[in-house]
Amino acid sequence: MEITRSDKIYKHLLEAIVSGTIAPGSRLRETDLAQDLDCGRGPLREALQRLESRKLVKKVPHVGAQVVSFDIAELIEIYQLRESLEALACELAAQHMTQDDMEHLQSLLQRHRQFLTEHDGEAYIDQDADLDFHFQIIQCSRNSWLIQLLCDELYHRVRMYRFQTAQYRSRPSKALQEHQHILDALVNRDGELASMLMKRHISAARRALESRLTSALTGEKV
Amino acid sequence: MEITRSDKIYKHLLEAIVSGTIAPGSRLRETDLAQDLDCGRGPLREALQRLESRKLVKKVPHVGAQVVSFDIAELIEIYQLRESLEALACELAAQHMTQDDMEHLQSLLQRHRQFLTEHDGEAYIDQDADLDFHFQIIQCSRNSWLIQLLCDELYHRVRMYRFQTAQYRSRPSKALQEHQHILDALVNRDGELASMLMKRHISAARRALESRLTSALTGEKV
DNA sequence: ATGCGACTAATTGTTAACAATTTTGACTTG
DNA sequence: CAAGTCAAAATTGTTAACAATTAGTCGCAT
Repeated sequence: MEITRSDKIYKHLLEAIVSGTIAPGSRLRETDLAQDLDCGRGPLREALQRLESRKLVKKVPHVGAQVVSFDIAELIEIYQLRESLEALACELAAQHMTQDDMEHLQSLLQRHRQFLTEHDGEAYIDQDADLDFHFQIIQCSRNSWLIQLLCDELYHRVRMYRFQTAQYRSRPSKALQEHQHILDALVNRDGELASMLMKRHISAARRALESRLTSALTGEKV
Repeated sequence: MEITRSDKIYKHLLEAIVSGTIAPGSRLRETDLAQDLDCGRGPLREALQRLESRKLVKKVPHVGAQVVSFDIAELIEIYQLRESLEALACELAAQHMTQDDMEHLQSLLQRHRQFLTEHDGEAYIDQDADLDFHFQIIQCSRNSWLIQLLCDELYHRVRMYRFQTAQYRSRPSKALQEHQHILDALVNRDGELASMLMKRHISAARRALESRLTSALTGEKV
């Protein structure tokens, strides 16, 4: 249960924006929204400000707020950050991980493996699974700033992109393999290796985005 | 000139908190503060929320807001992030830097060098100089998320720490040397080297903090 | 004396009215 | 007919009153 009205509205709008229920580029008029959500403009403004700090909404003083429109170039910037930060997360996780953490991650991958063999080809769920795995490792870093940054500020933006482009990884089994290798390294407390593998794992996704960007620029059909 | 009242208050409180004019741990009562700053509680609450998102203020629903109190363990977390992120900034800067950027940085270091020979020992200004250098390189990365993260979210927290501990680097000439080496690598567009040097540069500061933390834990006099 | 509970005061959360600013559109003018 | 200007409408920024929640205090029973 949510404590404040502002909190409730924030979560509602967050989901609506990330999932695309509210289209990118939409203008958000305070009066209208407040009526729809059945609240005053005060809590709504606070929610909008929080969304702005997550870069899901852009506000211009005296003009208004609108949902950000999507931009692959910016997503590449985010992936550059993820490369560095999740590599760091791996190094720290290798140091701080408990036995419980390891077992939890192992069973997570086991479930993913099972799902893949049962529903061969259905990649949709796999995207959430992918994020779950990254999420858990980040938690193991025990660095609260790192955790907040990746899981709270960058995360939603990545999810938004996935909803909008419906761009799901072509070969989920490949990703699962890479995840398993990363976890193996972590279990051996080999932070250096885990970090390198994670960097490559994300780097591959980033390069895929970059090729999409250049082919878009040359007008080629994706 | 500021556009909105909320903006003005935010900047005012930001400086007051970072500089220590408002002591760490202080409770921030909305009614009192609003009267002092001659404004209503609405804009004040928006300013407090922005400060909270920068982790300079902690809010608890229905209880209130207070200035964060300082914690070396958390600062070490921030330095871990800086190590990764500023290394990344160097790699990107090596790619995107213009001739103008290089000249600007060279003249910046030239001024620092001159200041050091003229005011041998005065380390105070050098701290700002240090941050200036890092700041400029980050700008050259051309990654807007990276820039905002380092220059807007982490930066103030680092400044706050410096004000509060009055902990200035023992040998500014050493730092200047390291800065020059980083810049040399960047001028040669050797991103790998620049990145490594930057990582070491920050890592040294982080380790100094860590030894301070352990000696504090063992009750040793610093 | 101490622990529990209701009551009061203080403080934050919320709303609705008011002020300031921007945008829109009609009207004028070259 | 196009461009510029001014007024009105729409929208955001701000304030002040009201509601809800929490913290502190006093009294009471054990």
